[in-house]
Amino acid sequence: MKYDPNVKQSRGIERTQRAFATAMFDSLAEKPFDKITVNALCEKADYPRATFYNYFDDKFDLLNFCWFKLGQDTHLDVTNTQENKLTIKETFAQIYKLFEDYQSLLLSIIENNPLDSSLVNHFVRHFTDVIYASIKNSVDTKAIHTPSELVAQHCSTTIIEILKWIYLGQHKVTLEEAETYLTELLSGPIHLQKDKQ
Amino acid sequence: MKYDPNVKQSRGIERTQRAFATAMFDSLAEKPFDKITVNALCEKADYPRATFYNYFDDKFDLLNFCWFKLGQDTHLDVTNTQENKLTIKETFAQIYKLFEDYQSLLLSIIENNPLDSSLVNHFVRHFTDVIYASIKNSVDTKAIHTPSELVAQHCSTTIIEILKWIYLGQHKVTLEEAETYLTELLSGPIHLQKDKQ
DNA sequence: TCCATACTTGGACAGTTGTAAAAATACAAA
DNA sequence: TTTGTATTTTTACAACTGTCCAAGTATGGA
Repeated sequence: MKYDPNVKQSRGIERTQRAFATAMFDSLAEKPFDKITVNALCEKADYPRATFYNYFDDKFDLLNFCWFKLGQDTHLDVTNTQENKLTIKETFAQIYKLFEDYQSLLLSIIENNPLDSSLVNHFVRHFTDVIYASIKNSVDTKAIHTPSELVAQHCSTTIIEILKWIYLGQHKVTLEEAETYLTELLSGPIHLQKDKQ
Repeated sequence: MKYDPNVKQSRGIERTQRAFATAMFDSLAEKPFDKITVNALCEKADYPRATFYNYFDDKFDLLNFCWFKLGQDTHLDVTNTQENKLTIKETFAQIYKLFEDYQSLLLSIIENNPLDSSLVNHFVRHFTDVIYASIKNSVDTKAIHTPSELVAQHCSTTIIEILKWIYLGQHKVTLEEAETYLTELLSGPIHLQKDKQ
């Protein structure tokens, strides 16, 4: 990332970055990510190419910015400080809300970008990282052998997996039902042994 | 994919494809994936560019071929037919062996490609799909509400998550210990509620 | 051996990428 | 208003990408 999105930028810079982000979101609803060129983004945002490279390293860097803004706009607060700990369920609910808020955007993205595309992967990875940062100090591994980082990683990917299923796979369910999935997947019991037939 | 790797190719074609795969593996051990150009691969494999595009759509298509060959070479057999069902544990053991066999290759790849790079993601996605195909008919969801596809997806990502931790994150443990992780992560209990302090 | 067919190769092409260095512009302090 | 600084834009560049076509080369059957 060229510019840290956490530090407040001047109005002009903010506007320019927004213009590129909007161009990206619009483009994603129109065509697959790998058909989107930096040239086309500049065309749409009405800024010269050099300005694009002024703010972003490349298309992916702009994507990072886009996902970050998504979280910022929906007042996502998954920071995990000493004072402000979030449980896994609380984090889940927050991200659920984010996906809920942006479901039409997500839907239009999915139209042009298959679930196993590099774009969806990039998106998923971003929010997995966000969730990981949020819950990493909340996992309790006193009773088990698995390292806590691995458990935290597992919880993050599970949360994303469920939301991917619901919002990207288009199997809409209520938050309560989604929470049931989460409990079942994380607290078992899933049977590892299956009788051969 | 331009050529289906499942159907047996003529000797010459096989040799050419292998040459490109080898060039890719060698390059991955030398530099980050996004610094590897098709030109350089052709240089290394000593074939003209047109030949590359004869067999592969692009760099990523070659990667698919590489991962497939990895599975083929280690006699990975995770096909899941009616007659030949594999349990989750059996599948886990097979993929564990594959990672074990190629640990030096994986290590050299990790040197140049961070865990969150598009390369490692591509790799992970490939084997997640392989595992999913292997176990999708083995999951037992009679006692729970979560849809079986989601459970199967969850099991696949969990298996890969553990192997990623062990072989890409360099936390070497025995198969037995790895299986303990798998049981703990899939059959719980992971505590979702954590007392606030 | 010859021929037809399939595959491989070389060269050319338009479009894209990321970088660099000037030129133009905006901005803030004196 | 002027001046100095920072940012934005223009322009140019070398390299890469993916496609195309025509020429070359194998290969196997008759």
